[in-house]
Amino acid sequence: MEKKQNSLFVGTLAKGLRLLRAFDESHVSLSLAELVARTGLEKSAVQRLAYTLHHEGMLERDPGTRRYRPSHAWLELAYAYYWSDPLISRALPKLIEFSRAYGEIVNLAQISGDHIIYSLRLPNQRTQFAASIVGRRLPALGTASGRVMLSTWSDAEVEHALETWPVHSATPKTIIDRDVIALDIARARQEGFAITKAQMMLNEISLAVPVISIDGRADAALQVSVSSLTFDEARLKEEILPALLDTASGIPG
Amino acid sequence: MEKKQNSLFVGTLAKGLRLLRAFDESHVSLSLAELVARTGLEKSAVQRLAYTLHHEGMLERDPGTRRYRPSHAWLELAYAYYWSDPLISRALPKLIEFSRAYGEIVNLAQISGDHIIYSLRLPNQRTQFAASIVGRRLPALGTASGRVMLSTWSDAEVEHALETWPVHSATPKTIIDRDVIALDIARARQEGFAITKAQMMLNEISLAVPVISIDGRADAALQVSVSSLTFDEARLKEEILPALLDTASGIPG
DNA sequence: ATTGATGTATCATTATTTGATACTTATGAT
DNA sequence: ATCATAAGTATCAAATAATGATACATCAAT
Repeated sequence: MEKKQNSLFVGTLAKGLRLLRAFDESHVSLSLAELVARTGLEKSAVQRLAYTLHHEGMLERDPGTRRYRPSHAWLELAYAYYWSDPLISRALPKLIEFSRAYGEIVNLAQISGDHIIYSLRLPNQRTQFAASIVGRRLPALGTASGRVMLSTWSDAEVEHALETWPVHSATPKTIIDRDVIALDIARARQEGFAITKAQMMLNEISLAVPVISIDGRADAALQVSVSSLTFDEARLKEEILPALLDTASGIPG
Repeated sequence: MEKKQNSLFVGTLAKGLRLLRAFDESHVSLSLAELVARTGLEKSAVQRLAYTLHHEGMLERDPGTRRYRPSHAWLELAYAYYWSDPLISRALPKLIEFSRAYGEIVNLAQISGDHIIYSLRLPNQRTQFAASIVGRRLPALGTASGRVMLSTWSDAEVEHALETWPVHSATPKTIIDRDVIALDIARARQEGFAITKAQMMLNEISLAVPVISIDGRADAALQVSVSSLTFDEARLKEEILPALLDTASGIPG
């Protein structure tokens, strides 16, 4: 175990958090044994930590199968997050407005290390599940949002990102060539927006514009995703782009 | 400290969770001293636990003010929750459909102990912030959703709830008389829906219908909230109720 | 510049976590 | 049904890792 650190590090707490993090979209419930496997902790430790998390209301437990699941407390934490992030309350009304006017999926994405995370998502009827719920993380370089944000950063930062950030394959068409990504970021810097096609999903076109803060830098972006079956790039630029830029600049700095 | 329990209880982890829970809508960021005050833990303990939570990415920290804030990880947890709760994926498409058809706020509420928690919320333009974001908890007895759910439960359970569950005052008009609540639940049992006025907010009418599972019992409800300035009860029943019942029964059991 | 409050660092003490083991209960194959 | 194996539960001695007191540093306000 990587104990070390200075003496302020409380290993027991860190281990408990690993249990929470063991749950994701493909691990919606976990047995004790599975928790052991996924966390790499001792069986006894998992037993105690899971017991404690359950006792404290952080894990639900099926009495029949004895499997653990996330509890409602996980939503409460999200509630607290929303209040704590000032961008959320500034952006939400604008997103709602946009959503109702254009009927297309709009997201607020924020940079989170080398990933983006969707912190607000307004779906439409055709939206499938994964694109409807917040908290999803994607490699920043693979998304239009990540790229527009980068386009507002310094050359050094962009270079560093291009060299070190992950590029994950999700669809057959995913561009894994970092030179191509570099060009796309450069173009976004010129044009003020970024478009990706079928990067994370087939038949998907995503358009992103930066949410620029007072210092000219963007750590957030607005992204609209449409189906390539109903939209082509030209129509997207013509019909959606101006409104999206407008919405983004309407978010109080 | 309340050590208690058998030897499986890991106090350190429980203490760490108390730091997370210290954040809410009126405590969006906390200093070390405030964390000490809110958790009741020792300064040294808070120092170590906060350090660890920060180190593990569960708390953000402002380098200038040294205050702690919830991190993006809190949204990731919500993402995991959404996948883990089968009701969410079944209900979401129906809610989206309803929202776009009627343009009014729709919520999915679930029972969570003696509170309800909103697990899905589709806002409209006039929605204010608190009503737009998921994870909000309210005393079940004070809400239309809580009451319709109870109306599908056994007499014993309803009685127990009426005796022991909290009734919190939020607006001047809040009904704190448990007998009145009992009558409302009884009527909901007859009619299959519940309506509350200005229970949690002024000028608000809420209509809730149960989401009934195979065994006839509801642990969830759909709730529409409208402004009493634009809707009266009659119009709500006439225009919205049938569609809402339809939507609820359309959620796959 | 002084003061009080907040945050940081250190360390001896021991309470708490640890992890091995044994026991019990489920699961599934024959 | 029966047995075999895995999964979950319970217990406890050992010592690691959390504790909390204290001292130091830094900040904010007057």
